[in-house]
Amino acid sequence: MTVPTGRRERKKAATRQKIADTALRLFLERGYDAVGIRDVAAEADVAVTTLFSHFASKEALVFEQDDNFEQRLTQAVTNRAPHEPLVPALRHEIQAMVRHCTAEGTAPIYRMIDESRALREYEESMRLRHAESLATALVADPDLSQSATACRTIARFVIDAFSLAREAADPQAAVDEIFQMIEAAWEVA
Amino acid sequence: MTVPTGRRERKKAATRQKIADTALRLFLERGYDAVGIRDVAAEADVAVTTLFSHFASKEALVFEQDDNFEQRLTQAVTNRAPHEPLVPALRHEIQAMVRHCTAEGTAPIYRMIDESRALREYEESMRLRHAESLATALVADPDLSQSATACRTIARFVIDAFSLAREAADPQAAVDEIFQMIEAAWEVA
DNA sequence: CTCCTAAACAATAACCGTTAGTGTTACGGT
DNA sequence: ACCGTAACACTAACGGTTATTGTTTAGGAG
Repeated sequence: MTVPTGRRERKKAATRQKIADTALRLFLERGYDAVGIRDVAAEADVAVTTLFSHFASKEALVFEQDDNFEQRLTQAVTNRAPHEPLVPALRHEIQAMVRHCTAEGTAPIYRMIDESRALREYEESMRLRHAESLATALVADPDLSQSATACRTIARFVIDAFSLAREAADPQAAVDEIFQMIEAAWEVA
Repeated sequence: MTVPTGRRERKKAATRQKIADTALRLFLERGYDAVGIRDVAAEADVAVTTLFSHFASKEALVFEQDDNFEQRLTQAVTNRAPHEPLVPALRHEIQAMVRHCTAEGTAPIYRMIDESRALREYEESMRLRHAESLATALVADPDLSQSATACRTIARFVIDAFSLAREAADPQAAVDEIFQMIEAAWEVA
């Protein structure tokens, strides 16, 4: 039975990409709230229903690739060398993610996110999902002997670190400061 | 200039209360997502626009009184006796809040919240606001000599404690466990 | 090569939360 | 008794999202 490989997939991916590119362009040009779904669909030359078959919501158009943030965090846990301490590994990954958000090309996108209430809220509920999957990875790690509650707590704290650092004047320094606190919390758990 | 006191205010409060009561009743009867704003307005015998002049959104109908959660947290900071340690005071307040959510009368409401995605997200963004105002209170406290980043971080952690404890099997025990971690984090800051 | 299935896409219309625009009522201060 | 205004109503719309009902087209089977 049919593992579809070939032109079909390419066309689908192309349509998806065209929608995402068009949306991001319009959003940056005119502002997120000033652009309607019908505008995006028209400009990308697809039907509104097609757009929603590729993206679950208007906000999802903006966070197209950020799904791998989730993978990167869990991989920072699972791909860690034996006996490599957990918290520094997570700190390193969060540092990289913060750097990415403030980098040249990505900065305008995150400025736009900060300006729209809907996008800020969507991002925050994304982070909650990330925290949950990170918590799952922590609970599953045999090297760690902490309680499930402690694992979930640390996962939240790590996500908080990202969120708070992004708002701070000096994001890199904020990550270091917050992770000192996380380290202490982890050790008593 | 008019400090309006009297029948006008009473009527307004009555209308507001009637809307809130009707909404909560319908939500619990038929489920939050199955009840439309137009249903609530019709049943409460008010116009849709009137409903929205009392409540900012459909979700706000459910969290009618939870605004005082915000005050209770900041007051736990500001009304604390001189030299009374911060973290235990916050722990005590969070314990009380968790107990309230799992109490007899309130439990069905929180079950409903957990079942609706829209309500969960709304609650979480409420918590974010609470965290911010708690952070402001911490920064303003002259007894505390921590950095602004540390204050904001602890505020988030405290809100996380509430959120995580509510999901835990034994909420009271979870609060205690998480606050041990918060205590450690606070001390290194 | 042809035919069939299923996936991708389209067009229309609707649903639902929310808001703007435009009155109407009735309370409260003068 | 009168006026300003706060509370409320009604209609209609807007914008995100979904259901419905096709239509096209790629890819595998014969």
